[in-house]
Amino acid sequence: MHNSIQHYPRCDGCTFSPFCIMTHKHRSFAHPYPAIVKKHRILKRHDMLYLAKNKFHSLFIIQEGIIKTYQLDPDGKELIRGFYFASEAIGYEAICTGEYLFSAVAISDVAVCEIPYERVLELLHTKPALQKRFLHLISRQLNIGFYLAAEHAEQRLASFLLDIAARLYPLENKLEFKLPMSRQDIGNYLRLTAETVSRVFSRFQTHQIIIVKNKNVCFIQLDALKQIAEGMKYP
Amino acid sequence: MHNSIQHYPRCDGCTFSPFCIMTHKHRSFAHPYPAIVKKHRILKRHDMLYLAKNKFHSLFIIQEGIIKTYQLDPDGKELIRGFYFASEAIGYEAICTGEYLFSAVAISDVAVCEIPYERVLELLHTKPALQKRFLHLISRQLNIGFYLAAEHAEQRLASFLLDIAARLYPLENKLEFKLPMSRQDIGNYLRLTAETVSRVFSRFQTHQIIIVKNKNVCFIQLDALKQIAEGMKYP
DNA sequence: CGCTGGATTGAGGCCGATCAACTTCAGTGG
DNA sequence: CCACTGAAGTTGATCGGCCTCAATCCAGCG
Repeated sequence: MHNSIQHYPRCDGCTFSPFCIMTHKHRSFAHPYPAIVKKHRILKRHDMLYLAKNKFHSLFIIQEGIIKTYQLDPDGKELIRGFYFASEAIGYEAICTGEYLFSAVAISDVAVCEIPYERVLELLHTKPALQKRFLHLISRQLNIGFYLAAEHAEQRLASFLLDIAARLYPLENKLEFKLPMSRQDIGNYLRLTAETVSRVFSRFQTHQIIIVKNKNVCFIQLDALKQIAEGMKYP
Repeated sequence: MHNSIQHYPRCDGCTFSPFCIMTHKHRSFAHPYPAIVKKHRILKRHDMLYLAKNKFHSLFIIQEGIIKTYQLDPDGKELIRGFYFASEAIGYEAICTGEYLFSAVAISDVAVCEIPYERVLELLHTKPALQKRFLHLISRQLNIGFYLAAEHAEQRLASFLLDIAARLYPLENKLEFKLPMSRQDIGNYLRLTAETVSRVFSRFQTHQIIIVKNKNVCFIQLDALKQIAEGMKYP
């Protein structure tokens, strides 16, 4: 199965790697810190990571795959609060209320690390460097999705595509990638209907700014896309 | 001047009060912690607290008055990112990037405490309880303004009014209060025009849900307002 | 092959933006 | 006290972008 999870993924970039039980396993010498990562979990597409109103106990780091968080509005419509990619962390919003505010579900096969919040707290005040990185991680969440406020559908979708591409491949600057979510999910995130998302895709393609074929996207005029995201009108 | 700042405001609720130089001054005995609050600043209406792209060095706690943060879109239109009231903290979003992302300006006379971030970090890992409260404060920021995503102007404005009322008077449940910002500011925050804000106010008043007289607002049917905020249609 | 859910495309309607006229308010100076 | 002035707020008419509803197309799959 081309989508299957690697059970020993690279964890080099992870803030918590030095404290991870998986890292410990692969070391021959005794490790100075106790492990704080409780366990690794494997989710299949559509499996829930947690439910809104569940008691908050852990943060999660995504090793591989994609998670979406959402809530249901009174009409039963799904409001997507965020997409989370490999290497990103999820669950911060629950720190202040003590319960998860949204539901989190896998939209591909996923591997996550669970990190009990109490143990994070214990650890933080003994390791200043870790504390600093942790605060960076939370602060970053404050800036994700700022473009949802943009006025026009074109702006929001252009920003979304640039955002997704950058987060799917944090190191490379890829111009071609596969959208991991449906038009409906994109619409629910950007507060647009699936029809509008589809129409804007078509319009971008007509103007030769991108090529869209099913879930495959290719940036043709990257600069034009960036200008649209910034609020410029069409040439 | 009825709007003038008290120079020795109550600081009881402040997370950093035990470490505050003002608190120190008013104690006759030696204090066990070094002061981390650099200085108190007084701003007049329209004074800037900081500018977007300024180097990040401090967080600010608002003692009195109201701050708005905003950025300018390419057309020069002001996008308001948030309003901040007494007892709230501001500047977190800059932790991850190292520079302030927005500009912050006083929309009334304001008194703030400046807290150098480096000293916060030093302090946090020696005081676990403070660390916990600090993380709560940041996490809370993740949830502020979620209602901006609401579909209809009525929903957004109803939610906004409830939000404002609760934050202006954190302890009491006041049904009557004075809006501290203009219709234009409300619109720039909710992504509506000032005209639409005005029209929705009128509509609410016609339906006897609130009474609006200039900047004075009085909730008549609080439940109806809450239902509108939740996305219910008019009766 | 047909089935099924997602994606696309079209026609029509509604909400909020725009533009403009008018009113009200706050501040100033005579 | 009033007159003046500029900013803020209200109200109306029109326009345009996105939603709704519906039909069709397409990919993946047994």
